[in-house]
Amino acid sequence: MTAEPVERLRKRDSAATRAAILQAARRRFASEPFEQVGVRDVAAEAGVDAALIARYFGSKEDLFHAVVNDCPQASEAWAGDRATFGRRAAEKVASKGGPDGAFEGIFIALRSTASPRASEISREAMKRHMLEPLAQWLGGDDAEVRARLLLAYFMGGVVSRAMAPEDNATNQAMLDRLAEDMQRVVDGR
Amino acid sequence: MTAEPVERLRKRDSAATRAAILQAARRRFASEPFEQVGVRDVAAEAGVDAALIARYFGSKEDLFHAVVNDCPQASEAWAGDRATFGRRAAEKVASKGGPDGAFEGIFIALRSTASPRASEISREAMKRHMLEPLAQWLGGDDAEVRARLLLAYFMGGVVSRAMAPEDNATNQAMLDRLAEDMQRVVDGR
DNA sequence: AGAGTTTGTCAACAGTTGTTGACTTACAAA
DNA sequence: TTTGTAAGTCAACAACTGTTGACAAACTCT
Repeated sequence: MTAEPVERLRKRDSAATRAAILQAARRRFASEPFEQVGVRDVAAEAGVDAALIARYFGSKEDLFHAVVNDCPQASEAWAGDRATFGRRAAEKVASKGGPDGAFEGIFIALRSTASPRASEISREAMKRHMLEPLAQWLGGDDAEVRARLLLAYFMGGVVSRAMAPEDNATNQAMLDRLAEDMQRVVDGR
Repeated sequence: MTAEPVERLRKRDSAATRAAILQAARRRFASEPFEQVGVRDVAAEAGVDAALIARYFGSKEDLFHAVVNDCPQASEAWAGDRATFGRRAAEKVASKGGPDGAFEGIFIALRSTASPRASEISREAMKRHMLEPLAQWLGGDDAEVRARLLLAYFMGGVVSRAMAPEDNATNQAMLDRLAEDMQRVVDGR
């Protein structure tokens, strides 16, 4: 058998490759800690050579920076009816934050807390793209405090979910109370 | 200078070295994800050769198992006045869970969520040594749900703290509300 | 068509990882 | 003192990490 030349999935397109890397990296960083994500894994998931990551983004740290600062519609995560925010957020927790993007930044921030370098980067992005818009959406005097609290409860729910993955009545009951408490924070009660 | 034979800190004492390894590993696993903790780091912190870890505990995974299942007084963490539980827990969150041991298990569970192998191990230990005793301490019908919720809020607070390490008024206000909500869960309101 | 630039490929680097096995030292029983 | 075993040391292993630079292929302009 002669070595047939590999037919490329994507035609030569730097923008598309860059985007593919970015998307794959986003998924990886959302499900594993920063240091645990290998550039080869990201490259494989993007269908791309590992060296291209260095070419397009510089270092792995720079890639992480690009990922957390590329959130097209992060502020749309909590958009919608104020009265149903608690329930909607709890459902996001229940679904373990599927592939739909806006809440993905929260998972990335959650995973990167252990790494000094990554948490420094994601902290600022989190502040700019999540906390501040959320606080503005909430409104009121202690909006900043309530935004922090909402995120804390959300992340706590996510971690608790990850630690008890079964779908039983206890889990559902906890999510209901979580929704209730988050709604109270939104309402400013 | 002649190479003076290294004078050992500890006399030959397998029990003591085992304990030293266990303690060092506990600290490491509480501050870094499972895969990120190196056996050489643990050994260095314990003042011990890395090969001894393999000898005494088998694999790194076995060491982790030994760590999370060796919690002498885990259930004393929430012992004390029921009426002040919320405030005491919030103070633990504020102090970023210092070296005092009982809450350390929570940090370990928090860090290990990303690793499939480690989270499986810590999940069961968490259940046996934290959730169930806490639920029993709480009492009442939905004790299990409230225990899960308390742990979720606690961990959420810890993560939120890690993401905004400054000690400012916003932080304190958030911890106050956290204490308030946790106390409500304890009181069963 | 030819030159020049962009895009992708490949192999190698130095460093780290968990784990193993052979080795020397220290201690206790005889 | 000799002997047997427990405790500790050391070097090496294969596999993996992020990053680099040389190279080949494909596209764009003249």
